[in-house]
Amino acid sequence: MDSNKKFLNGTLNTIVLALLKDNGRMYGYEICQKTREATNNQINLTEGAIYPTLHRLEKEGLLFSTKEKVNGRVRKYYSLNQSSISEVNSQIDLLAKFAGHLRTLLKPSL
Amino acid sequence: MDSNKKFLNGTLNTIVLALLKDNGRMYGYEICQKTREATNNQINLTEGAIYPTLHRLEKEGLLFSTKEKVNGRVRKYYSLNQSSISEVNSQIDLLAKFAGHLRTLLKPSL
DNA sequence: TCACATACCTAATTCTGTTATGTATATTTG
DNA sequence: CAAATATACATAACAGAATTAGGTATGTGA
Repeated sequence: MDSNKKFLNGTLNTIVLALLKDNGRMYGYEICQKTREATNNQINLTEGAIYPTLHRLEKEGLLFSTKEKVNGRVRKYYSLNQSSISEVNSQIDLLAKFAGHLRTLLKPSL
Repeated sequence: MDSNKKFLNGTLNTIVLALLKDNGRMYGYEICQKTREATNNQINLTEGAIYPTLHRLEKEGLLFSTKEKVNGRVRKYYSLNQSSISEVNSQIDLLAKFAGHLRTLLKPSL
């Protein structure tokens, strides 16, 4: 129920990049919600983690943001910079490989 | 080559527990070597990470250690405490599930 | 009106891995 | 044989990232 927590460390960056690659355009709050839904609340992204991460990635030049008013509230949408697609892909591959190794180490019987 | 690094964070505890569950009895240096071999150097456990982790897990009561002299050098072997098997299993399951979710998030196409 | 959902943000703290050392013995190699 | 390398333990300073806990503001439903 309270689930992973500590596991998230280090992987959050790449999770965010992967989601944006896949969905084109998302805002912070949405990323938290979608991730919870997609993982049955087992990966519980918190806002305290997501916003600093988005800011960091934007600062690093991997993302750009645009503000938009929707239903009276401001949303800040993030997208991948075209120029960083290959960088993003390699990060995703790296983490995917890591996840594979993890599985091997945890369940060597499989 | 230099690989993951940051990904390791948070997962090291559980990796160690899983290896010990599987191999019964290992010493720190061995855990580093075996993990590198098993993952083609892609998960590069360092001694600066492994020893504090082993000490921590022993302190928490999940492990116990015995020293043994082999070929003139002292080795410190670690094993799981019987009493903590169920705890260890649930941690491993949790991380395995996390790895699964990670895969889903990263490669939604699969 | 009050609670809750939406939507953003940041600061203090904690945790844990990296990097860099240090000690010591055994083995390999030039 | 001396020097380098591998084995095997350990700790300390530092850095980075998530947790926890707070804050602001608007819209909606009871």
